[in-house]
Amino acid sequence: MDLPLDTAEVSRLLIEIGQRLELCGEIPFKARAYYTAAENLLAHTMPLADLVAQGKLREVPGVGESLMEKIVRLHKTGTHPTLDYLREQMPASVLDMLEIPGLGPKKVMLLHYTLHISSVAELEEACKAGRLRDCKGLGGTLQKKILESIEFLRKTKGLSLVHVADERLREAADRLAASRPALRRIVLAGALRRGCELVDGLCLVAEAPAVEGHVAVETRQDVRVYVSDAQHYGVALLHATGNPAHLAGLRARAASRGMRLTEKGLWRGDEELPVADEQALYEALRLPFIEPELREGRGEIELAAKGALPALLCESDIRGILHCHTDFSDGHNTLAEMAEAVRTRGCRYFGVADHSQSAGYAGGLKEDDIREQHRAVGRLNEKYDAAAFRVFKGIESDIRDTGALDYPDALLKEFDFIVASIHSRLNLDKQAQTARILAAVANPHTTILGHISGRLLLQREAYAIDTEEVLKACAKHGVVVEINAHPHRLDLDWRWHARALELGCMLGINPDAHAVTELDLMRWGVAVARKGGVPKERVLNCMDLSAFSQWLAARKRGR
DNA sequence: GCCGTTTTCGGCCCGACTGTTTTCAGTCG
Repeated sequence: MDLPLDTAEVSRLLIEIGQRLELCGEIPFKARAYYTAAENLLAHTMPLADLVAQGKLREVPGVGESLMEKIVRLHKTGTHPTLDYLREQMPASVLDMLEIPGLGPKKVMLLHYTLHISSVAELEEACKAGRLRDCKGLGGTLQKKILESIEFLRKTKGLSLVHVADERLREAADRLAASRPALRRIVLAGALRRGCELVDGLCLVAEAPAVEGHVAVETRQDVRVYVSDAQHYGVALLHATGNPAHLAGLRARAASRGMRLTEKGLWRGDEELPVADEQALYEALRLPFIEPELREGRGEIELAAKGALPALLCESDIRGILHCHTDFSDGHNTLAEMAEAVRTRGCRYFGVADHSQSAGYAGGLKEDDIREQHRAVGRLNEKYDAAAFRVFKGIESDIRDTGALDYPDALLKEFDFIVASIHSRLNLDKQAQTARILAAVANPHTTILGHISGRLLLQREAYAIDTEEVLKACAKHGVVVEINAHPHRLDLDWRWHARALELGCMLGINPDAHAVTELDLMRWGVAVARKGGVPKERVLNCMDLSAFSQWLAARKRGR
């Protein structure tokens, strides 16, 4: 670990201290102070190094004298006596058990101190042997649930969320560039380049002046690095990007045209064809360039051969950002800060959508809060040139288990748009959950259906719904289907995008940002939308300001 | 451990669900 530690690294250590405190029986509030500080550091726009250098740490909410001292020491030295002491109390493998849903600090303590279980592997063994029932407070149902969760963890082992993979690969690319100045064209490849929602292998490609055997594969820590000479760069990048099914399709196409494609190059008989980049390679196969996001072996080669590849949107097509939270509910920044940050990112409109009243845990807005926020939006809009930038009044309204939105109609009318989302009762059966969402979609006040499946990548499976029926209903009622861009969600899943388009749905890419820094998560939503073959014409927030205003107005008239 | 005072202590997001209880603690969103 390189010193000094950055914001993300120190935040991780603060969370570790918090978890260890809880597992040592400390009061939960003390642990929460560490979690809050970690969260606020991450949400802060200023990097930790600057906060420390300028003595501004105390200005971060939740950082007092004691935490300031710990953060500075962690930043500078990579550890702290408190952390060292806590680490002596129990092995890190005990903390892994906290990852299992249903296991909090209290139950993990019980498992560790009473049943002497110190790791997920030991826990699995104990569950299979039925040993949890020996312990008062634990039972057979929990045992079954734990085994299911361990299976889920096993299935997702080795996968990373995109923003995590991106950060690690960028750091690896920087280290590579610094250690070998002769390298050129260093590119992040693999599943990350394909815009996948989860990344399996970390992979880089680079060009070197000369490489023995033309392409060499090196492994540096957990990153595979393909190094090729200039003549083989296209083939190296293609193979490092994948996926295997796409590559198999290309090899078959090469074979059908009297060529041979391998990891080492492209041949016609004994003659090797130069492929300095991917463009040249696809050209040699008489194909238009296939964007990396489409390379999944799902018929893209056939589409390319027919000249029927979809025109993909790109980040610069985004004109506005909707579904963001502010400090009116559980966001970290003010309405004005969020709006201004959206504007400085080149967008023309911002739609606030804080949590609604039934999301008490997230500080959901009561009627008075809504009135206050609407006045604030009004004042803000007076400040901006109406033709250049506008703030729209939205809300992320919880869908109750009845399918109703959680404000009366008279109040719902006051909003410019409404994102309807499920945050509770995730375990209804498929029929009931589908009926619940269908009711919300049929509600004339609903503008956008938020994170349709409720999945949390690497954490929680989607709830049971009939996606086809829900998409049909969205198309019928003109409800926009959200592509939630947050790396934990990326929901609607890209595998459904083509079907949603086919059914006539409009899509919307929303960051679900809880801080200014999270506005940049939009890129991951764009990546999966590209992967799903979504054109900009079908994305709500690719509309320019006037078209969007008119669309909202028409939608409101239709209520 | 932080924070805001009813300002140096006392409260800290809070309601619902779940499982293991037999009236509630732990966990989650």
